[in-house]
Amino acid sequence: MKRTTKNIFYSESTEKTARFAKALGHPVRLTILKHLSNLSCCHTGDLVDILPLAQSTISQHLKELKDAGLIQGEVNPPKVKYCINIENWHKAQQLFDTLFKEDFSKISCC
Amino acid sequence: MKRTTKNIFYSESTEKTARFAKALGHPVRLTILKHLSNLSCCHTGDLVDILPLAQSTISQHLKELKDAGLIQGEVNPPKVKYCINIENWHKAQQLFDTLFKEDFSKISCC
DNA sequence: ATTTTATATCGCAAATATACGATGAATGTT
DNA sequence: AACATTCATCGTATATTTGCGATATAAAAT
Repeated sequence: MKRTTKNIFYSESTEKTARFAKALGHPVRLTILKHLSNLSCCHTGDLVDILPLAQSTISQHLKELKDAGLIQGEVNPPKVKYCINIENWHKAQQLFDTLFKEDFSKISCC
Repeated sequence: MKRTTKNIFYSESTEKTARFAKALGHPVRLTILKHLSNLSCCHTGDLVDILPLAQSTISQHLKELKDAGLIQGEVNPPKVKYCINIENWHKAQQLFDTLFKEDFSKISCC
């Protein structure tokens, strides 16, 4: 990325929606979230058993989900229990809801 | 990316959701979609006027939205009129709906 | 005190994404 | 025919993402 010419500013909701969408934009991370929904919670190790990826890779995906605010981890060394961050999950849900509620019914030109 | 060890396969819905989410995961593309929702349709030039980005950059973002299936373009040289691809838009809406409908109410561990 | 367990982080390589200017293509205008 | 308009695509530079193995960390088990 360059963005040398100008810094673009977007609305708060646009920024947030993009942030969430980006985090959701990888099948591994969706699989992790789906797994979390089945088990309520899980440890990194559970995911390592399921996904054919290195532990470090999965840890990285978890970090991204965490940074995006979609999950949270309860450290309990040497284990970490992950689960959905409900508050932000609902926020994301709401943002996508709004996005998809755009009224495209009037379109007839294409 | 390498993925040399194994090729991972995900469910159809996971793949599709990730595809849509990825396309939505950039503020410029969300802005384009928002603009399309306001005007029903628009030309590349309209977006160039609004966004402080080079025409080629915007064209590239439009291509990604088109490749993801979220928009469609009606070529009418030298102009191209873009609008939402309603069918896929609804499909995306449904996929995100399903994703966010995951029941996390039972969570109490974190 | 050493080893084991579970996880995060670092450093690297390859792939992909983002952005730009230049150029090409298609049509309309002069 | 030459030019203008509108847009896509190419080539390139840089940034970010994805993935891995190796290593670090922190507590429990031996």
